Amino acid sequence: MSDNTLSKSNLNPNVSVDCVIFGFDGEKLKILLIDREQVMVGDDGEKVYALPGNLIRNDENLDSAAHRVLNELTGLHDIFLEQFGSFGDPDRLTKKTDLAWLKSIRAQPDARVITVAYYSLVRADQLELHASGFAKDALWHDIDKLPSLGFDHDKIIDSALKELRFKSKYQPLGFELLPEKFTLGQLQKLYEAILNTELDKRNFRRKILKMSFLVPLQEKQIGVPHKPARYYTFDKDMYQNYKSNDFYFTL
Amino acid sequence: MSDNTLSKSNLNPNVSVDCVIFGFDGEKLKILLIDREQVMVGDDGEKVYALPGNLIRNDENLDSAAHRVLNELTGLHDIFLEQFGSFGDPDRLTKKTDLAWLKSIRAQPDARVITVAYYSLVRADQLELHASGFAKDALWHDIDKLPSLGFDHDKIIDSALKELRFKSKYQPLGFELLPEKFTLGQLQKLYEAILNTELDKRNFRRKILKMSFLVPLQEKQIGVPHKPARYYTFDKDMYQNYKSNDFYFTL
DNA sequence: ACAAAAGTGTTTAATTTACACCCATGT
DNA sequence: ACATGGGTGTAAATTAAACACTTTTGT
Repeated sequence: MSDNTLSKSNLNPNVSVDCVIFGFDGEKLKILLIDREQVMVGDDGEKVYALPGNLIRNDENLDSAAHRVLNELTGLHDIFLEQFGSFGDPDRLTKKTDLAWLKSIRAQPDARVITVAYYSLVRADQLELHASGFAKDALWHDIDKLPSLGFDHDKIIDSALKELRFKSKYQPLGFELLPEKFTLGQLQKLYEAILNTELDKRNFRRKILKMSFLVPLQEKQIGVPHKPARYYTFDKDMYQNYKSNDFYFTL
Repeated sequence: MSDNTLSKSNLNPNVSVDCVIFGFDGEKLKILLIDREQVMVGDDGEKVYALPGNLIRNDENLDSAAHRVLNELTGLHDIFLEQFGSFGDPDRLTKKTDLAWLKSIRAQPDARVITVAYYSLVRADQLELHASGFAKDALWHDIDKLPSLGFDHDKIIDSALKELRFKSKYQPLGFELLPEKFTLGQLQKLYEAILNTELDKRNFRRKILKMSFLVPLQEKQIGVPHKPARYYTFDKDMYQNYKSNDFYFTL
């Protein structure tokens, strides 16, 4: 904060991070995109959005850079971020509109930049977003109707989605990412949104509850116009244990 | 080749690639390491090895860089390489012996370098190695008795090994990587070496043969002092098909 | 009373596991 | 003849899949 101007010179011109933040609102899977400072309009006149991302600093590691950049652009903090790939085609920053924008914000707008990509999954409806930096706005977009995207961000999102689907089938993903307490119905909806399929309620419950890190709470939903569901939470220690062992599961 | 001197100036000072080449000799899992030009000796007097890796060029993408660098240092070519992670701690190049070595080969030895890591799995006993560039030698090392390593290469190898084990359980990995024809016994030994376990022969065969991309050849082993095994090959098209569908398998 | 999601078991099919002997070849 | 790894089947246990009704609450 205090060395904000100083830090500018400390940016590495060749390495950036980009964050694919998946959001779940209880129903659908979304992605967090930023709207950049100047009006970015593509060849076809459409607005062009981007993933939150920026150059790394020379004195921070990649994970820290991802957290910092995400926070600077969207206000999100303290979320789980996982690196899933790096993208470095020499021409990934060469779209006309992207170049024009880079000229307005970067010391070396023509530099070759490779980007290290991270993803996360959060509650889209419970986190406050505060766009700042060069982000004019930070908004959730439906995953099945994404707008035009700058750079190679469509490719990065494709890749993140593949990773999310793959991991969610073979690891109990989505637990670092859930609110502290949740119902099994919410959990099932989450998996259905990720995998884009419907799951059998009874089979889902049986399988998911076999994982010993899911612990039932006494607390139940209140004020819902149907039988109130029990809340669950998950035991981080048990979960770590589970993760370190080999296992897979099928939903 | 012809623009070798010219290309030097074209190197990006901040981004490198490193290759973790797993080798299988029919028995054990190995890793390919290079021995660098000057004698590299750690604090304890031990020789210090490194993964084949170097800076990328500004005009090539990351995959090409990995193939090029691997070829320049070890002579390997036309192998399957998969990106599995990027490593970028600010202090990853700050060991004394590493710094000394970097000063002898790099224009900007103190530059922050993040590295994009790739892995592969090849036949350790059938490929010719030709060390060149700053590699004095390129040698296979047993995976369970690795020597001292420069930089953060021990961390990179750990990570690669985890990835290899994970992927090999959930995807039919190790097929791009095998010789054109192989016996099921060899395939089983490969999986046993990767997973570091013993597998039941009959169960292994049943499961692996259910994968339609494994095709039996008429050809059999000759000159072996036991019943000659049938050779198999794998159908790349079927395999792609298989990979694009969701699936997992347990050995 | 009704709408809406929670919660709960059983049967059948498919998959996984454990396990032992004969075969073809070179020496 | 013997040593070596190749090749094969089956029974029992486990896991996955399909499927429908009762419960609790708010309106």
